[in-house]
Amino acid sequence: MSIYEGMESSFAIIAEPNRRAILSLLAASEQSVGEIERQLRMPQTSVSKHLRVLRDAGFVESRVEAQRRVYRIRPEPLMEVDAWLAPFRRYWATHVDALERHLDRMAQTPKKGGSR
Amino acid sequence: MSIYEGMESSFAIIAEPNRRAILSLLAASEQSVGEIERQLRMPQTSVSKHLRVLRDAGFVESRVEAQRRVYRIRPEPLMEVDAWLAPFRRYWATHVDALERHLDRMAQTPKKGGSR
DNA sequence: TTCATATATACTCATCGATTCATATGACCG
DNA sequence: CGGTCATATGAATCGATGAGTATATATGAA
Repeated sequence: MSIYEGMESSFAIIAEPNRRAILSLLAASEQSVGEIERQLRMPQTSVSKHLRVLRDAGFVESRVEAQRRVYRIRPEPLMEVDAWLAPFRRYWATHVDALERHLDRMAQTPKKGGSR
Repeated sequence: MSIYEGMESSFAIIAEPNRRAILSLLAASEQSVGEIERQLRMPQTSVSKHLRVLRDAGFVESRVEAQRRVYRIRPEPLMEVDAWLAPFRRYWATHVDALERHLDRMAQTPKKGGSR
């Protein structure tokens, strides 16, 4: 195990649903820990821990305001994800509405499918 | 424990580096299992299992060609990821070159950083 | 100073998923 | 048919991590 351990990829960070929820909240506007806690109905300790991960990975930064810490988005890691997607975009450049159909299907399909 | 368990999100699927590597390979052109195995220098059993996960999640589909199975990209799940990114794009619509600087820095930074 | 609020961290536990090893299936080839 | 190539699957292992509980730190208020 290298000393550089814990260098999580941006993809691993956003694999966690609660972290994506936090990021989506912050996408709208900056929020304090307590505000996130209430809006997502998530234990404070959990919010703090996820924010810590997000901060270490550069997804957010915080500002101290009295006892509150206000968190806001930092764009770079998500830009990295966006950049990774580039080579695949040609696949849906053509049929634009395939996503809607996909999301509808995903809404409730059991699992374990065959290839085709 | 819901019966629907194991329904991995697209984000969890691409959190795995080897799976991203496989997808990137397939983005260029369809490939057989053996071709992936050789190009990525990855054990066959590992390739097969990742492909299984990718297939179940709808990222790829396979075609049988004699003893080979040729895999190719299916775009829908990645479109979903792309769609999730939409609300964040306004953050980098402005400063376009921030990503390059970020990637350069990421190239070798230890870890555990403070907020700012 | 004492109390309340806001946030962070340490520790433990349980779960989950990637890898490895062994084996199974199926197609082609002599 | 027997053998070998290509791929898939099952079981055991092992490390990572998310959640919960308890507690620590810091700010503000009375």
